[in-house]
Amino acid sequence: MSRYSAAEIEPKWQKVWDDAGLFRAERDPSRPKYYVLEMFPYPSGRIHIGHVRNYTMGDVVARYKRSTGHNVLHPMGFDAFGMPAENAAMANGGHPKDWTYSNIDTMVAQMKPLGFSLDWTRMFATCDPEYYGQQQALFLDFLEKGLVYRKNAVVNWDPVDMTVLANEQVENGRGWRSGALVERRELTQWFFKISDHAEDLLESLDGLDDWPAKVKLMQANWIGKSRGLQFAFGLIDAPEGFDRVEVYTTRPDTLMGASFVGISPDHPLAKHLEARDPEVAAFCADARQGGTTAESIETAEKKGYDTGLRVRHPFDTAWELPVYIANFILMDYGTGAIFGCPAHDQRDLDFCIKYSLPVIEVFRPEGAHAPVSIPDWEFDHNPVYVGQELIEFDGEREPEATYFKITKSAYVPLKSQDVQYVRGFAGDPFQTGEQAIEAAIAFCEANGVGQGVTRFRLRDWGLSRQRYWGCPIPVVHCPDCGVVPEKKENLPIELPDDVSFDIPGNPLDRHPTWRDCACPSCGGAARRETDTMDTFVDSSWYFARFTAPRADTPTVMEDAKYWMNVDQYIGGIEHAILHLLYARFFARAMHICGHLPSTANEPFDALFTQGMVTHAIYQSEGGNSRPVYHYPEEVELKDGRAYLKDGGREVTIIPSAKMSKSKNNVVDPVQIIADYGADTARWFVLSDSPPERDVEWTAAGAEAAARHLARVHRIAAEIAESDAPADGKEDAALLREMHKAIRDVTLGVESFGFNASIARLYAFTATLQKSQAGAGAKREAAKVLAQLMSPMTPHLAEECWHLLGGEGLVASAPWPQADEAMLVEDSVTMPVQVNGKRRAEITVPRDMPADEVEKLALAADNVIRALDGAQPRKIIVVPGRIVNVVA
RNA sequence: GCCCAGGUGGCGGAAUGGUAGACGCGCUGGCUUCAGGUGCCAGUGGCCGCAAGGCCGUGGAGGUUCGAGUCCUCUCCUGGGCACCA
Repeated sequence: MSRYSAAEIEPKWQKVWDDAGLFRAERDPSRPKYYVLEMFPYPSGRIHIGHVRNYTMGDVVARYKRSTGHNVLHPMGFDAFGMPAENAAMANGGHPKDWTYSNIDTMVAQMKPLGFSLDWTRMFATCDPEYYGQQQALFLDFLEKGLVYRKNAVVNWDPVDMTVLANEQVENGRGWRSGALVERRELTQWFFKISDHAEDLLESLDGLDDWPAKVKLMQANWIGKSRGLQFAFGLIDAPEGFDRVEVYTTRPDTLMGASFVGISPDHPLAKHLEARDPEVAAFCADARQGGTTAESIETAEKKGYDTGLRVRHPFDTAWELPVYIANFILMDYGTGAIFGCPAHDQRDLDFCIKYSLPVIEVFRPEGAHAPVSIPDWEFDHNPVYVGQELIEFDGEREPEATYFKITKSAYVPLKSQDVQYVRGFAGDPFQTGEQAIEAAIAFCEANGVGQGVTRFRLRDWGLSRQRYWGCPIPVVHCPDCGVVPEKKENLPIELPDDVSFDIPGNPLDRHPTWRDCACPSCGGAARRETDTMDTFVDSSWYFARFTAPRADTPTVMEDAKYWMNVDQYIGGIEHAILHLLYARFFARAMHICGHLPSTANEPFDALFTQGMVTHAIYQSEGGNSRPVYHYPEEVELKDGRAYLKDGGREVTIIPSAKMSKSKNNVVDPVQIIADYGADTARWFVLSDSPPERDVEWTAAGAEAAARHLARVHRIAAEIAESDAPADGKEDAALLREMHKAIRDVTLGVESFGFNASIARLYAFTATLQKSQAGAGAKREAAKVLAQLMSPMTPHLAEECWHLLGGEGLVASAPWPQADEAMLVEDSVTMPVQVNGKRRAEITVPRDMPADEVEKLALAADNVIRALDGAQPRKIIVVPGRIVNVVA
């Protein structure tokens, strides 16, 4: 009898599948299609165990769907543009292209031994000119339909390297290479008009029933719909053209609590003043320091500059408010100007305390009284009211009265909470924030003070990147015609190969000839755009390209109609917002341009976000009290503790940690395949934890998986050689268990409960092994076991199927069906409870009437003892499940 | 601060309101083996008990129910995400 050798059988069956062209997807309208896709990898150079888990889940779905008669599309590609390739070129010389393609070769070579049922003939990398040329065609179509436009936007600028930095290249406000203080600088850049689709992108989330609620919530928060009031303050002694300052507020109900108007340093009025006043210019320059991330703006100290200008309050022309330029106001959001209501906004309160501005209460908790003590500072207009502090007085004056006083924190209740308006101007004095906001908008509109506006947090998607290794933006700058789209017949605009990375900056900018071209409009000398596209563009439509990967148009409608949508998309939660939102936008935009059917506007029918593969860290104290991280091979585990093999010193175990090279806790799929085989790796990453949760890789677990697969192989081989005679009773019992296993494993696979399916397969294997059934029944059960395992461990399943004389390949055999009639047991074992505590068990015929079950239950020895003579008051019989005797 | 998850044996984790701990790891004992490993058999939540059996047990406190890990209220802890967004 041959022993289980993954190293022998895995390549053997891979070749058989390959030769049969089993996984090649062809359009076939006579069969239902199924498109399963895993988020494609960045070609970093090595596959990661997380990739193995991701692609194994997809492969289980793909193989299962294939066996249920679906025409399956399961492609793979590479997200191949991006900064790491340029960084590698800068660090080690060489060319991003060579680095990328060589990494792709390595990774494909690492992935193939895993036996995924991928259609490799459809593979592409986004840096293939055939792909990005079609992306350029899409860009031109988007341009024609008004889905792309140019405007100024702020970037991180490194003044020493003279280059633009990505947010991740800014460390503590300094450029990562030069260490120079990063500046915010305005450049003219290209933008996708994703904000036009904000409402649709938000509302359509409701229809995505098979997406995780968490992802939908994150997207909804990101899109950030808000309802508010836009109105104008009249500016006193305004500079020419600035007699009105438009502001947007989501809290118009707090208008009577306004104490200042704030404008962004990038607001036109600020720029106007900046040009005339060096002091303003200095402040604005300072405010623009630091990175562009939300985080860096957030952590900066709130600063304001009093312009000396004043505006009139719209409800009271005698009431004047100062105008400040403030560093925490973003030009990109709303109108770039706000009014501050310090009593009910913490930022505004901080600002007002710093600049000694009045704090005016608008509402207070229901039933609260005015403060007893006058606050520390008073102001000339209106009663001032500060801070939030509820004080319970138990003194004589007013028993049980609650007083309300503001100190350092603003009073910001939930908008759904009832409050008492003391300076409201619309609606009931007692109402929720939501009601007050609507009433305030209605009041303002009726009185000609602004109008209700719906706004979105979602900003347009800036796609220009000032770097080399990306898809060139196919436009030309002509001195006579301006910005001119390139002609489609000139696509792809290919990246030049003769570039170097020894000098910082974009090599396209300094290339001697690449920039030179003829204007597509007038034919005169012109220059190419040297910006390339954000790599999120590349990944926003690859799923559509997979339906016709070699076409000379971005998609082919016939193929797109047949294969779209992606029935099951699988990837990491880290892409919950940007990638998925951009892809949803792209699907809409591609439909507008005729590249996708409208049915593909939501391109991913079902989304699954899988957890990480983690691994313990073995840590000990080194010199300078700095931790030392030990490789798993260096430690020995004993009784749940870890000791160094060298010297025996105990080390600390940090369980379930994210794998990280610097912590020496990375497991390498290539090594695991070499040690145990692909099936073991596949089996292990699916077992133990539910797919959406993290799973911890342990050597013991991997060995257990390998042992189990060897056991299955041995059992199959034994059964194949057995000639035990049939045994009616044992055969029937085994086949009943087999049908139960079919039912349970199938349910697990269909509901992404792979760990549950695997637990069930362990149990069924044990049943099969112990069964005394005849050879015929055992052979049938073993073949079914092979089939049920085939999505997870396809090579072993194929080998067992072959040993057992299965017809053809298990990979193309139809999925076994559970026979309902076989699932019904003749008798059932029911626990008997007395007053909710389990006291006995009775075995009764399945269809025994309840009153007879009652009699049997009451007759059980342990029940009689537990009752101790007491009369049962009530007996509850749940047929087939449980009996509860209430005494 | 806000929004999500999640707290169950030594560990990873199972449980449509119906026998808590499936399955795996680890551990214990036995058989196999020259030995180790593999393989096979049995056991394994805690406490009491020779046993039969009993008591306790799903972060904590209440509640609903014949019956609660599961539903409700409050609370504690952990992990993740988001945020000068007007």
